[in-house]
Amino acid sequence: MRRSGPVTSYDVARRAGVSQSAVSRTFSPDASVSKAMARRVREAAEELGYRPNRLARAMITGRSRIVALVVAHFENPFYSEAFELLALSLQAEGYHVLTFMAADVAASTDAVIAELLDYRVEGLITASVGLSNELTRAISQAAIPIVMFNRTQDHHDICGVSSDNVAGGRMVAEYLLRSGARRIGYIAGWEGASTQRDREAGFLAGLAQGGATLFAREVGDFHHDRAEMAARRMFAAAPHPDAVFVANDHMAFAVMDVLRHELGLHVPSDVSVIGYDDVPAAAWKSYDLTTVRQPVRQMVAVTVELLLSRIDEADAPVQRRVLAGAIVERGSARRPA
Amino acid sequence: MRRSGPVTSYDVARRAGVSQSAVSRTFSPDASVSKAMARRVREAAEELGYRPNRLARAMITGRSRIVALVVAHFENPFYSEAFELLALSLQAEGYHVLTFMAADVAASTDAVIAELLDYRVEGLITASVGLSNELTRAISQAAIPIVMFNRTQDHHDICGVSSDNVAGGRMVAEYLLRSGARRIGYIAGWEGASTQRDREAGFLAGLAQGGATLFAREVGDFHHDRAEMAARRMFAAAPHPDAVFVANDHMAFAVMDVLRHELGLHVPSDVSVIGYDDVPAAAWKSYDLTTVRQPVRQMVAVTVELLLSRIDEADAPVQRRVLAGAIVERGSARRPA
DNA sequence: TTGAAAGCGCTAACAC
DNA sequence: GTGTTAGCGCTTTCAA
Repeated sequence: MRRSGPVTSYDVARRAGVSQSAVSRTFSPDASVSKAMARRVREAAEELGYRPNRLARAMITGRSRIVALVVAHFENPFYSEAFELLALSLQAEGYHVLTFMAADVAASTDAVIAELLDYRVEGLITASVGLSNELTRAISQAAIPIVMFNRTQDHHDICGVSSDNVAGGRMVAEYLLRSGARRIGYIAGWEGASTQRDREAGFLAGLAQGGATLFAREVGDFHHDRAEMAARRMFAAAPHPDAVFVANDHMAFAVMDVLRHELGLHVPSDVSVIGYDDVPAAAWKSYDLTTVRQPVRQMVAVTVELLLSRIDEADAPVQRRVLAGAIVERGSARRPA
Repeated sequence: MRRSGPVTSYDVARRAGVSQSAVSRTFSPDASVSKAMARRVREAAEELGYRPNRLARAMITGRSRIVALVVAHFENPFYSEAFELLALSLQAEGYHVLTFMAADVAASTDAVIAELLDYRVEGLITASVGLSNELTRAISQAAIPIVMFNRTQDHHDICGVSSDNVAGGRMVAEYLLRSGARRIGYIAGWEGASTQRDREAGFLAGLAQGGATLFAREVGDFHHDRAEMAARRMFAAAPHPDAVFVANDHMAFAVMDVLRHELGLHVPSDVSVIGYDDVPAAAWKSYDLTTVRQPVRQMVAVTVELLLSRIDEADAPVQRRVLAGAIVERGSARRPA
């Protein structure tokens, strides 16, 4: 029905009997065209089914309206929710998300970032992955705005948004102590992650401050199956812990299942369990998990705000924003008197 | 440390003392350059930190190496897993995924698709959204390859990949009947979805074939909270169903929680529950959900295969591939003798 | 306000 | 095998 090949601004121009630049102006947000001209052009465009080519536009303006998102995986629903929210807000601002999956290892992240620069993305968000130092340099040299979501890095020239994991860990320690826990265990996430380190550091500090020490520790790598194994190891010997802080909700579910369904223990009467994130499933009655809420929506909003401000003006200040979290009391942990 | 602005092939050419086209050839997979030339160019490129601009390349070749993915949301982990797998396999093939979030309503999908065409994506995958007829036309007119993931459409000129939802529904009916269920309920998903319609159709056919009829039906819209409400309504009056087929796992969890924790019923002794999808959480001991497995990995593989084949040759056949699912027997439903 | 002309960074003929 | 040239579809001076 239509000649083959995409419709160009020239086709529209010819049909409308105007110059090609008139067409361009009509579709450029802030260019001046008379009302009459705009109408003629839009009509012709409509008839031909014309839409401006964003790639061509990007070549001129240097603005691709593409933001890259590097993420390791969606096993943890905290990240799939964040992703959805991120994509949605960016879309509302006229950007779109180009996704790059990276394994946990820094090497693969490096390769992925190199690729992503080829697309001339305007900004970069990383979630659940760390950046090598080399990469950090490469990126800041490429002068592409970047913000790390839910991670922090020693490099102070990179924006980051997270919740206060140290404070969160400390709150859990205090909560557990006040509830009368005596033998307290910790199931760690992947030790390369700043979230893991911060949560543990805060937790240990909180215990110390309360005059307590850690009774047991295992590593679950933020992974369901490994968390199960960690729980089995931790509860193999008697006496077992009477409370466990698990570095995120996703692992906490695995731990609870082991305690209840393999070991026949009761939560929270035998063992208190506290998680981190407050993913939707934490509120489900089967788990009813006491946890530390990360303010995802806020974190996403700040991430987008930071990224866009740095895209708009290259010398916008590098910020690391740390938002407050809070304990959500539910039924998986004994409550303080 | 470097002059501002991105490094172009001209910069590399100048530094290497060769022509710009030599640079282009060096970075084009199947172009002929002497070994010596390639080395010189690569060295210069390395020193300058040059990488070819994919946008510029796309303008010439018409190949952006971008595939658009339209998705409504990730509430259901089946989709976040599929997304991850899709992004991963596409990435392995040299493509990347540009994400477009669409609400369930067709109108918003339409707007989103218009936008996505502007990026000159090479292909389009839709997941968990339906397409209006207008849109379907617009897309096939734009001649952009599209495949619908986990959805089917009446239009026979669009590729689709799904599992056999009709057969799946039928299997559940037979399973329940053989297990001795007498009062069988169904909690439906969003009624605009082909998955919902097919599962229900198969289920009803299976019941009919076994000489049974539906005892109760409610709608949960594939949504956690609405599934809870559906379950409450369904079990408000006595006698209540002794078995429920829930249109997907995500809702089945909500239903089980209501049955056990609000109504004090036992699963499966009081009520058998069967879901659909076999998401990872279905295997968790708290739910231990009997369900119909959708072969996600296979579905993804076929989706990518279909899409790429249509990208490579415009007249590759339009296919609708329906993969087999299978019941995964776990503990949430009474087992047939 | 409008049109003509010059590129954005690259690939793809085309000569050499 | 290598360099030269002409665009890809658009935005953006620059004149008119």
